[in-house]
Amino acid sequence: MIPHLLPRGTCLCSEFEMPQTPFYIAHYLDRAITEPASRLFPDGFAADVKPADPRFGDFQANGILPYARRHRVNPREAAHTLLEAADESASWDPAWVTAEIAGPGFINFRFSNAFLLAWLQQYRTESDLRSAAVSLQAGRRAVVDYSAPNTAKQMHVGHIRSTVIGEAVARMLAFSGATVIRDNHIGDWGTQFGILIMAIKETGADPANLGPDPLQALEDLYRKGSALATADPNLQERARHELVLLQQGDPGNTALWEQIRTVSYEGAQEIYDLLGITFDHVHGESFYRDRLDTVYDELVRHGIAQEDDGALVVFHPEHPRFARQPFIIRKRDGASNYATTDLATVLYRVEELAADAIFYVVGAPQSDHFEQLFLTVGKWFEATGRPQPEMRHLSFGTILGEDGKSIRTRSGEPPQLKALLAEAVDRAYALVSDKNPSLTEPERREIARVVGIGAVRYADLAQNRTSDYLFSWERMLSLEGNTAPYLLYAVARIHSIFRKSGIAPGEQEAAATPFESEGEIALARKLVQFPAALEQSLADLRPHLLCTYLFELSGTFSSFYNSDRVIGAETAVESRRLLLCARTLCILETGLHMLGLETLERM
RNA sequence: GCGGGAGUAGCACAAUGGAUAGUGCAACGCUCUUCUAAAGCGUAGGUUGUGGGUUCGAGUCCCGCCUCCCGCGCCA
Repeated sequence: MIPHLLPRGTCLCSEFEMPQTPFYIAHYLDRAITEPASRLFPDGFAADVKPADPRFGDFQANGILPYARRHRVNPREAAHTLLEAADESASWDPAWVTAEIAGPGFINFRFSNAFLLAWLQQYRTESDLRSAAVSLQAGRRAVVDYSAPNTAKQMHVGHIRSTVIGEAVARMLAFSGATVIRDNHIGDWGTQFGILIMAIKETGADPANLGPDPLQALEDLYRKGSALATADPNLQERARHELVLLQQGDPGNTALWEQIRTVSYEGAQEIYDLLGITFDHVHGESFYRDRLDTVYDELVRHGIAQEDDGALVVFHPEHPRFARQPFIIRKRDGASNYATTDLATVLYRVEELAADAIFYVVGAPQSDHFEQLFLTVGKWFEATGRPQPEMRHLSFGTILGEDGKSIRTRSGEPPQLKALLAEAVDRAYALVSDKNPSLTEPERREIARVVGIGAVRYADLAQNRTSDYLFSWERMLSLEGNTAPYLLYAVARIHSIFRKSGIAPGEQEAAATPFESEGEIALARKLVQFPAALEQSLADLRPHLLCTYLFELSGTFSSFYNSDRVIGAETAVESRRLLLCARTLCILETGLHMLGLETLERM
């Protein structure tokens, strides 16, 4: 339930009746004009309320224009009629929000300074925001499938996007009320094991004793195996056979596979510890192997899959491309592949986890695979009478190096994630030591960790996930522009104000009067846009919209900070400015935490 | 060849079919005896690849063309 604005005439200052302001204000305004509109315009009126350019108002409703066109009426007149009816039914208190018609027929809503203050007095803490936000996705049960490294390989820069975006998406969903199941779907059942097992047997390596960097050793072994297989068709065949043996439960290969898995998990865990990420499931593809026969049987029985050239494949005759481009679910040699395990995984998630939504945070090059997967699941579950989960591929672009090509080290390999994160922390350490040498060594280390890791994560999140992005140390660690250091600096400065004043955030706000200065008003208006930004970001699960909002909020705060002195102002003024600082701090920290960043008290 | 994505200021990027296309770097000015100047303020910078179309309104939707990236039978 969205709480309602006070009806007109209610006393705003009663101690017993705290004024209630809606959290999702756009929803409130939408309903407030949709209700009278449903009487005036019986057929299909959508209010279309969205954040407005601050010059025009706080929110605007654009729905009149398409309506007027459809019904050949004058849009401004229709808007006028609508506003009169809304006014009649006291949809909003004019002391809090005013509406006016502008341009060809926009309805602009503008909040009063009293409203801004009331809103900010109501949503005071991260937990206030959280409890108010949950109405958006309450009851939804969503699996977020992300990170998904392969066993026997170091995580490299290519995994950062899935890991970082997936974590942010999971947090955003959870914040807005969904039950989130974080699932790290590790690639531990594929072709690479055939090659690896073959290589182990050929070279006589001991997977239980791989030296100081066992994961690196495995990766080298894999590379060696690949080279062997490429050079010698017999070994290629041998590798395939080892995989088939493994998938058939051969005890020797299973033991090797267990050892490889253990080494790989431990390696990946280092990264997750560094990023503060915990999964609910780290099942891996292998976990689903006892469901693969169900997949084959049911898809064949319902005529969805067919034999083709020795393999079991699914075609989608209605689709322009997948009518001929197969979805291979069983290879000619009888081995499963990731199409098979992905199908089995959907089955598990729907039957055992009762998921009603599954989000795959995987790179754009795999979009064909997911499109085929979703089509196949649709037919399969339709035929078997299972509930259809919402499935979405949250695809993302490639990370490019400064040369505009897919990022590589000098040796031609993608940079390792561990090394990349370490370099970020080192660079941040150099920066903080330079900018703030008075801090103690341990303080600078801690700041470097938060800023360095945060910079890498934020650089990734701040950009539209669907496009490729250019990796640049200089840019991501800059204190200028839409970067983690800039946002963290804003947070640190607010903490500094409270530290200097000896006041805790949230204290000494009682004397606050409505905002007056340009800086105060701009900041307050920006703060109340937080729910709308969250909602927009959630609509297509695009974290960069939340980033943009937080960056703009930081900028608005910095302007305010430079123009309006907080400490030492006259009591009522100081009080309301402290309130603004406390709320800015709260929303910035809430937002940054939602993106997976830690925040600092000084830097 | 077929299919997908992309092309916005010198550079990196925003912009849910809406109002005068924004932000940050870089450039040029200005502002620290005052809460962190790691900041703020200002100036300049655009035929949104290109040609058509739909619309009251197009960077956004449709069609053609150009350029780049990616995918397309047993890898994940």
